[in-house]
Amino acid sequence: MKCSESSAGTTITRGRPREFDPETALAAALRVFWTRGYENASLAELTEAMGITKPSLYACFGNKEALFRKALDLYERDKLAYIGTALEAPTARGVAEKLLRGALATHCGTSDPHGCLGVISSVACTNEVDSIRDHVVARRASSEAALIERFERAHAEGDLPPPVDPRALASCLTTVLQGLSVKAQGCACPSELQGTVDAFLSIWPSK
Amino acid sequence: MKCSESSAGTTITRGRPREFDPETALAAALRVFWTRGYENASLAELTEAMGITKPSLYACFGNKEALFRKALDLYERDKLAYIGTALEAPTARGVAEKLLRGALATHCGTSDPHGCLGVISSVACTNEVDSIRDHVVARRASSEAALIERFERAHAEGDLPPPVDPRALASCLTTVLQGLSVKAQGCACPSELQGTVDAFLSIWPSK
DNA sequence: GCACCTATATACCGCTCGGTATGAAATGTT
DNA sequence: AACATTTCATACCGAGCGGTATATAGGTGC
Repeated sequence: MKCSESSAGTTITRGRPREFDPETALAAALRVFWTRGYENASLAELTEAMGITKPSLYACFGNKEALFRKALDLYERDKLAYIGTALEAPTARGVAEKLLRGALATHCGTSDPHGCLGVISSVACTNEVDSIRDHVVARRASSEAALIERFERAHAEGDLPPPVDPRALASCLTTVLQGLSVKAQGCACPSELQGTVDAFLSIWPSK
Repeated sequence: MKCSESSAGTTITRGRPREFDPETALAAALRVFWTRGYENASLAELTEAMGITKPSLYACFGNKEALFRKALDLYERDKLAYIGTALEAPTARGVAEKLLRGALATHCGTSDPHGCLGVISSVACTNEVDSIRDHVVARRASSEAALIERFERAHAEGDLPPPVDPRALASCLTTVLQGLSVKAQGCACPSELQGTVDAFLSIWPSK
């Protein structure tokens, strides 16, 4: 019944038991969406990667869009956890540095696909009416809002030089983060992006 | 006769004359690719926007991929002309400013689609073997190489503070430019991006 | 007028897409 | 053993994709 439990307790099982683990299947689906984008990820690719058939996918996850949203949840929970901890850094500079280093590790690593799932999905989904795109853009906006709030606090605490608009500075940082995603997806050279991040941090306003 | 002449002289015409202007048709195709990306732009959309039929398209432009490459040529010639002039600015800061302002005008304007065609195409084309993606990424690399060269010259001229690596600084700038493309495509608020660009220029190293 | 050449319009091709109908297999319940 | 319930495997659906075959229309050269 709709993907059922992932939490501890074993649910009452009636009828033929499921032969796959929804969590690992979802993780496999995430990888496909991450490498191919929402629209380019076909059901054939997804089901093959997940090791299940189409009817199983639909019975467990609803449809392609619902599957994507669940994969996006998993992505934010597992892969973007560094954002939450970065925002807790004591200084604005520390926040920026943790965000940049975290993005580098997450989007340029060796084990996961390159680039940011959110950027890939929002840029690639260009349908006139596209709830996927709106969904992703909305999540990004709320994430940026948290960063703005953090920088406004830093501004109030005298942690940022007064002439700088904290809102614009936050936007500047997220712009770099999204640009890094584009670059990570294009060239597979993490060392170069390391230098890029270092350069950006070297011009970042301190105190 | 493969799209034939666009230059002045009227070519020798034998057989039924073409009923459309290849240049304006190509401009229409460019708009479609720009708003939808290469893969999402269907032949139905393209032919409707161009005002021609599929056989006419294939006779004049070859196929979808060839059409895209010609549209990309037109794009770089008409829409990215600001890059060439920006590189001629007397200072590194001037180069950066002209690139950022030019990108803002081009990718956030009211008359053209938002975002950068190159970014949209490279991010959205995720096929295992994708010559479109490689093509776009290669063009971007050559463009970035020119910027690096320009900044190395600026560095030699003492136009950049010595501790900064001109290569990394160039990469930093192009990262922001690509990030701006992502943002321009997502939110339709040029005023906010204006502030973003201002913020970036305010932290840009001077002398 | 006629042959020749090229662009047009229409209909079609094989293929893949997201999604589903159907029947068999595997469990718990009685 | 018989049934209810749920999952699995296969085959299938209509629609849209990029691309093309065919026949007709519209010109020039003779």
